[in-house]
This record gives sequence, C-alpha cells and structure tokens, in this order.
Amino acid sequence: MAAELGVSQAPVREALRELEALRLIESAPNKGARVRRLTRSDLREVYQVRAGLEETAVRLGRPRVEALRTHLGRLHEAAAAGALHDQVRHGVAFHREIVKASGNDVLLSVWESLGIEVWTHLSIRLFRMPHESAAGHEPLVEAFERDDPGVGVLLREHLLGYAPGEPEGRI
Amino acid sequence: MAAELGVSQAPVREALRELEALRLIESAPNKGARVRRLTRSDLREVYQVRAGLEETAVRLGRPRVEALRTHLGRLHEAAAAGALHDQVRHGVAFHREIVKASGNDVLLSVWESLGIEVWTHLSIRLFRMPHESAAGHEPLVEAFERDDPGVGVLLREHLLGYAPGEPEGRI
DNA sequence: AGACATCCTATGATCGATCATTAGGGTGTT
DNA sequence: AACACCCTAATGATCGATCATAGGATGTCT
Repeated sequence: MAAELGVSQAPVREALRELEALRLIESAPNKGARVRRLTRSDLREVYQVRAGLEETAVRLGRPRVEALRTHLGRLHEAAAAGALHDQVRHGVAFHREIVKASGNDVLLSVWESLGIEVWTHLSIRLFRMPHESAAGHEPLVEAFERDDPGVGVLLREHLLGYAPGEPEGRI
Repeated sequence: MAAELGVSQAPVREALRELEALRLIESAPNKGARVRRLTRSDLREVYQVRAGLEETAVRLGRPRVEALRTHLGRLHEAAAAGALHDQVRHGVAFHREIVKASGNDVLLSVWESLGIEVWTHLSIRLFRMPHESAAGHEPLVEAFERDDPGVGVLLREHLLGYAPGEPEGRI
C-alpha cells in the first residue's frame, strides 16, 4: 500500500491504526488488514455503548440548555437547506455538548474515540437509517430545561431509536 | 529518549502513544510529553466511566455465575496468599467477564481501553485505596444468581465505592 | 527597561531500508 | 490420498536519517 500511494510505511501504519480503532478495518497478525464487513449488528453495538456513555454523562452533570438550543438551531438550518453533512455535524455537536457537560474528560475522550460522526454517516448511507431529526431532539431539550430526572433514560431511548433493529442484514 | 534507551524513535513513539491513551502522560504539540500529575479526580473519572460501562454491560447480557465464581475463587486464593498483584488480576478478570458477557465487542474493547488493571494498581499504590476485596463481590454474585433486576445499580455502586471521594489530594 | 524581529533547537512526521517472524503454498514421503 | 516438512514471501517492527514547523532564546532597537 505504501508503494502504491507513493509514501513510506510509517504514515500507512498510522492510518491503519486509526481505522482499526474505529473498527472500520480488522487486522490479523501477519495476515494484513482488511476492510470489515459492516453489519447492522456492528452499528447497534456502537449505539448501545454510545447510549450508555451519554446516560452516564447526564448522571454526572447537566448541559446548559442554551448551548443545546444553539446546536439545535444549526441543525434546523441544515435540515432546511438539505445539507445532510451539516445535519450530521450539528447533531453530533449537540450530543457532544451533553457529554462535555459531564465534566468528565475521560468520558469525553472515550465518547470521541467511538467516532460517532463516521458511524452516523455509515448508518445513513449503508443502512438507510433515518438521520437524527431536529424535531426528535426537542423533547430532550425540554427535559433538560425542566431538569427532568428521567432525562437519562429518555436520552438513552432517543439514541437506541436510531440504532438498527434486530434483522441481521449485511451490506 | 530514543538515544538514551539505545533504540530508534519509532518504538518510543509507539510507547508514548500507548501511555497517552492510558492518560499516564500528556503531550503538548511541539513541546514534548510529560508524565501527568495524577489526582484523585483523574482516578474518579476513570471509575465513573467504568461504572457506567459495566452497568451498560449487565443491561445487555448477564454473565454465567459459574464463571464469576471461578474468578472469585482465584481472588480468594490470592488474598489468602497475600498476593496483591494476583488479587488485582483476578479482580479485573471478574469484571471483564461481566463486560464480555454483554456480547457487545465494542463495549468490551472500550472497557479494555481504559486500562483498568493499571488504574487499579495506581489507586492502591498512590492513594492507598482499599483494593477490591473478595468479600465485596459476594453480594454481586448473589444478585446475578437470582437474576436481580437491580444488579446494574448494585454493580455501579460497588465500583464507585472503590473510587476516591471528594478531597482533592495530589500525590 | 520594554517591545520586537531573528535565530536556534527540539519536536513530530516522514522517509527508505533491514530484520525476525509466520502464514500459506509447495514438495516429498508414507 | 493423507500427512509432515520445508521454503518462500508478506507482514510487522525497528532502524537511522532527513525535513518542516513551532517555541523559546537571543539580540537589537526605541
């Protein structure tokens, strides 16, 4: 691959590590790396972990509703403009704000290591999952607004709602 | 450092990346890497995330009680022999079994990326935290045995019990 | 003395090459 | 035909070196 790309092995090595961390490739020792055969199950696993992390986040600290509304506004704008990429970006920013508000840096870095933005794109493009709508976030913001103790569960269910269901399809 | 150790930069680079992933060092761009000044707060953050992950795990799947008892037995033996290192090892294995039983590979790899074993040692050696006793795990196993719906909360509280409290001490 | 431009050095990334290990194919034997 | 052994080739890690960049130190000017 290094020869093919006209670069040395070092950067290829780094790139493969990153892709493996995102679980987009899998590598067997002395057998090289291959792109993974992504299944709905892979996607569901990521969403389950993500849901757990974000539920943990709201247990540790609540985000500023104001900040959430800012992201939600951008999400609305992007949706109106039909800018899918921006929708994803602002949707992710919305949830990142929640995790960041936990005040737990370890939690934030673990959440980021999941590569949420990439997986969101994959869920939309590969499995035609509905992308996170601006409307779907409204109940969440309201729950944060009234400091609802059940916001953690609400958040988890919100997220799992975007995860693929049981049927085990392959690409 | 490479010159000092008589090796090339590549392995040093790799090692520093791993240490940074474990949050044992911090590196600023173009300023190099330094060992982090570990605080009780760092440790608490790791435990909070860990607790959340393991609670998520038991929501997804329950471990075989038999396997847990095996690890617990080894933990007992190590405690009787005063083998601290083995106590930690089997204690970690006990909890890893729980995470593994979730059937979620992403969850397992995220959990492993926390470097629980290292942090457990650090909590004991740096902050004199009590190490996970064999006795403390008994209620957990019993809860799994009777398939207690509250085992998730019990597990979380069990873990947070080993996390450092508020007083912000430095080493 | 303080503000500012310039130089120096450490860092970080990349390069091209070598070396040990091992998977998988090929050969030979029973 | 089944099996054990060997051997090639690819992988992965390491090496020693170069290059661009950024931070800090130095020196100059006001």
